[in-house]
Amino acid sequence: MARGKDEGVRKVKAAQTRAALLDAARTLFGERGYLNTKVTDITSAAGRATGSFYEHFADKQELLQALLGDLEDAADERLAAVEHPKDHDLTDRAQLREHLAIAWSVMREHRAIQVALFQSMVADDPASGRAWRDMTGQTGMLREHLEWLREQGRPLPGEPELIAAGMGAMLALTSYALPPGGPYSDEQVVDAFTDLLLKGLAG
Amino acid sequence: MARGKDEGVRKVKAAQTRAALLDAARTLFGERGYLNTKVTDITSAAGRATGSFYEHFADKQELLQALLGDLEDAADERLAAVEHPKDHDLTDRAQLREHLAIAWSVMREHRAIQVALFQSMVADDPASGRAWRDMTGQTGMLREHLEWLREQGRPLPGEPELIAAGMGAMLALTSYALPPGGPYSDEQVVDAFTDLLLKGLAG
DNA sequence: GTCTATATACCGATAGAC
DNA sequence: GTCTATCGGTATATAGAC
Repeated sequence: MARGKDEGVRKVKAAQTRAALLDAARTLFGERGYLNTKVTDITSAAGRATGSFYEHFADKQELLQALLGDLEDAADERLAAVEHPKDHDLTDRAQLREHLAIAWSVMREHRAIQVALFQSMVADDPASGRAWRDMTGQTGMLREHLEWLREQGRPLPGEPELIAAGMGAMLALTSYALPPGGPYSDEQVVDAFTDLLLKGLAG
Repeated sequence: MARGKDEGVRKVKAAQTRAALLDAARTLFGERGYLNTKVTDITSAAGRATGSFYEHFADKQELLQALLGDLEDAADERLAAVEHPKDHDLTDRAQLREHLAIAWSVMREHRAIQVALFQSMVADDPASGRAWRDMTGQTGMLREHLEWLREQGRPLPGEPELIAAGMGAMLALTSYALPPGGPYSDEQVVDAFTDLLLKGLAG
């Protein structure tokens, strides 16, 4: 069955190329960002030819979608490792801190992807509404927890969707802007935002 | 003095062209964003030739700097209209709300410029550190108020610079993402963020 | 599937006439 | 100062050989 074997070999090689492209893209996105990374940068870093890229991805955006899958998998894995019922009480310091810590560490450990997604989102036509859609989508779980709190009769500062988006904005933009190895440790950031969001400035 | 008169006329025409370019750019930045607006888009919208652009600005970035001046003037004007000593007490609801309301309304009234600045910041090389520099710079006043609070022995959630940047991130990214005429009114946003930042989720 | 080579398109920026 | 015309550089995507 030489034919079957050849097909298998070809498949493996293709998978290797695809993986090499994803890996190179991830490194470059982290170094110079998504917008400043050209398709030819990715292929040459991966040791492949330009034309090969389009055998695996329609364009740079589609490659980013594949990387996004990795990010979501990582987040799901982290969330699965802890209890996360809908009735999490975000007014409990430990529970709020855990949420923020998970979100923050996922963003930091996959900073290249987060940077790329952020740049891709902001580069889009602002009138398209994509930014708001992305933000509310990514903070959906937070919103559910807040809605649960509201159903318990607890007073909230505002609409759950808006509060969740605001919290997400704080984390995401701070993570984007704060240089790795910068002046603040991960613990400092998570603790500061936990206390700010838990009790506010007057707490 | 025909010569002097000619020079005066030329000066006026030049100022008109410059103003037309700035005006067209502002409109286009609001409609399709900074990154998707080309220099030729600006000149044709202003009814001028491509070459004229470079008589007034070295490039698109320099034009944006000129627009930034307008934004800062607007912010200074708004701040001058109210009392704003360094010892503002941000743990007082009315004072915190006023700060947030001014920041929010300036961003919304000059949304085109804010969008452009945001896109310009995010499009830069993430490793350049510009994003963090911009954010700490734009929240410098907030940081000073927080430092004053700390000197009074009031407990803060974390380092003033970090807290100020986090608050600024929440406002800036929410303003960027939230579509004009969207689901939330300006009052709703300001009230929600005021209460969230003042007393937090547990307040 | 991967490669080399290239078509295509676009944009920033400038030269030179008026 | 403003215009028309254009050069030069660059990025995307494809064609065709292997």
